[in-house]
Amino acid sequence: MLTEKVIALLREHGIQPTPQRIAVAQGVLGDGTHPSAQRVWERVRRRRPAVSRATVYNTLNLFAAKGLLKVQALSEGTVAFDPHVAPHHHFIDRETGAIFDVPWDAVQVSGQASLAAFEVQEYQVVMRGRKRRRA
Amino acid sequence: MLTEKVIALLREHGIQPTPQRIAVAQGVLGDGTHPSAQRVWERVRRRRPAVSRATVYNTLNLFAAKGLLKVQALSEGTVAFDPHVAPHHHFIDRETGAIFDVPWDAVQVSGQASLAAFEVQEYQVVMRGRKRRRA
DNA sequence: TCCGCGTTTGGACGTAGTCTAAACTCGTGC
DNA sequence: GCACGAGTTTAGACTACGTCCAAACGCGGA
Ligand SMILES: [Mn+2]
Ligand SMILES: [Mn+2]
Ligand SMILES: [Zn+2]
Ligand SMILES: [Zn+2]
Repeated sequence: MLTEKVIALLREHGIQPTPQRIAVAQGVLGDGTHPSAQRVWERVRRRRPAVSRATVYNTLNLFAAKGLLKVQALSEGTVAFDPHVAPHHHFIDRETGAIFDVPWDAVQVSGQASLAAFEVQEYQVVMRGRKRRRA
Repeated sequence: MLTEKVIALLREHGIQPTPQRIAVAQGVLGDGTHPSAQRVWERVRRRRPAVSRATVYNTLNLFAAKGLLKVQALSEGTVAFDPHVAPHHHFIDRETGAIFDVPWDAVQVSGQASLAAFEVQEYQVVMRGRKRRRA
């Protein structure tokens, strides 16, 4: 993503643009693979080797708090950062652990609104299985 | 759960019953709160203070491998052990982090079978929101 | 009773993530 | 332009969760 665009996007979300934050944004916002903080750090360091681990964690959490990212707790041991913040579902490949987006309209859910004990504010279907190799 | 019953259950699942494993079983199998390993350890220690942390982890993982428990990755930072191994859905209270079971039939899902790219072997609906205080 | 193998144990280790305090930087006001 | 202060970044310490290891243990079968 173009640096000027990133700066505008950060400002729109009330985030002061710094070189580090711009680098993190460019490293994570286009990434549909639901990367971990570690993975984002590795990518950011390629361009700006001085960026610290703490800054990457701080920045990812800030982005999540400001609505630029959504934190997904789908696998054990690590947190996935998801630049796709609109509601959608997820499919997880059992063999590889890879997380894939499933469009909101691809799956229909009903009944969640009529649960007596719970006020459901958000929901998603989490699927696990095997990704088909493309033909 | 009665000790004799627990021993029989472990044998049925191909697990050699030991005092430690019996204690872990009694600590986790009746617990519907999706406890962490740490929490199970604390409960087990009350009755048998000599049981080590390693044994609790080993045993919980063994139980999961043998189908007595299911591992649920629903919250950040920790793994939930679920003695309810039949398919069901989950509701997570945003404030407290508490995880509640939602019966399989309370929610309906459709469309997951017709995803071209994925062979869905298992799925559940994960809901987040606020638990209603009972009237 | 003795033996051997499966189990248990404490502690070391690995890893994900947070915290801290000092240094730095950037925007603002003079 | 310059000084200032709030906000940001940094390295490294620290915490928490989980696994690994090698030695000790103990149960079940000969
Ligand atoms: Mn946004
Ligand atoms: Mn079973
Ligand atoms: Zn996603
Ligand atoms: Zn459950």
